[in-house]
Amino acid sequence: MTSDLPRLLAGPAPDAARGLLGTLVRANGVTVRLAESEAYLGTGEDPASHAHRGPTPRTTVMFGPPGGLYVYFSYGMHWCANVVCGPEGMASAVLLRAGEVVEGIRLARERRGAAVDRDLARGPARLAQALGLDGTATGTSVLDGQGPVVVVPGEPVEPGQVRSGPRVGVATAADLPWRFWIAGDPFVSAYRRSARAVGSPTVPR
DNA sequence: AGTAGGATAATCT
DNA sequence: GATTATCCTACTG
Repeated sequence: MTSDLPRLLAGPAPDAARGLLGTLVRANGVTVRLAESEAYLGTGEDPASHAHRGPTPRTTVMFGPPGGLYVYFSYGMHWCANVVCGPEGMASAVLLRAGEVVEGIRLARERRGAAVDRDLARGPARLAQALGLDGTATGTSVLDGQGPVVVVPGEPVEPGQVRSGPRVGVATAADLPWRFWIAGDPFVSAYRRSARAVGSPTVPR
């Protein structure tokens, strides 16, 4: 169950991604109930993973112990937050994609500027911004209570309510069903697949 | 409601 | 020099 977070994060990324749904991610005065996540595996296992070609200065944290934060800068203006999982030495992580702000909503509104509440953390860069996260959080742990981010169990999600499918926006390995979300949850993001997705028909199905 | 294009910089080839 | 795990705005119907 989600009550044993260290054990969950030490396991395979897809399991961790699913298990993190419904948990509460608290950082810098804002708490988000996670509604959507994606799993990224390691070297040689997942072409869409930053760690696919082995460790680099940016991705060394992905090879570290589970529970570590990997926050990367993307598209020249956005930060996206991942929680490292799997055994130390193997790279894998869970991208925190979307959720509902359940605490500190005023602070989240200030950080996000003009946006309806539904969109405060609906998308990975929005979520990171709502939580006030940037690269300085990289390398801290969500398990030891020392870093800016703490993950605590929330109301459990019915296993039957969890859906999975292709990850959003990835340019390769667009068919692997490593995106997880809570069925019917309005705080799940609704973005399209990468325009550059290869190896798949342009229209799924 | 849905689509399209631009902004903008670290990282890797 | 190409690419990118995105978001926002503006446009069309």
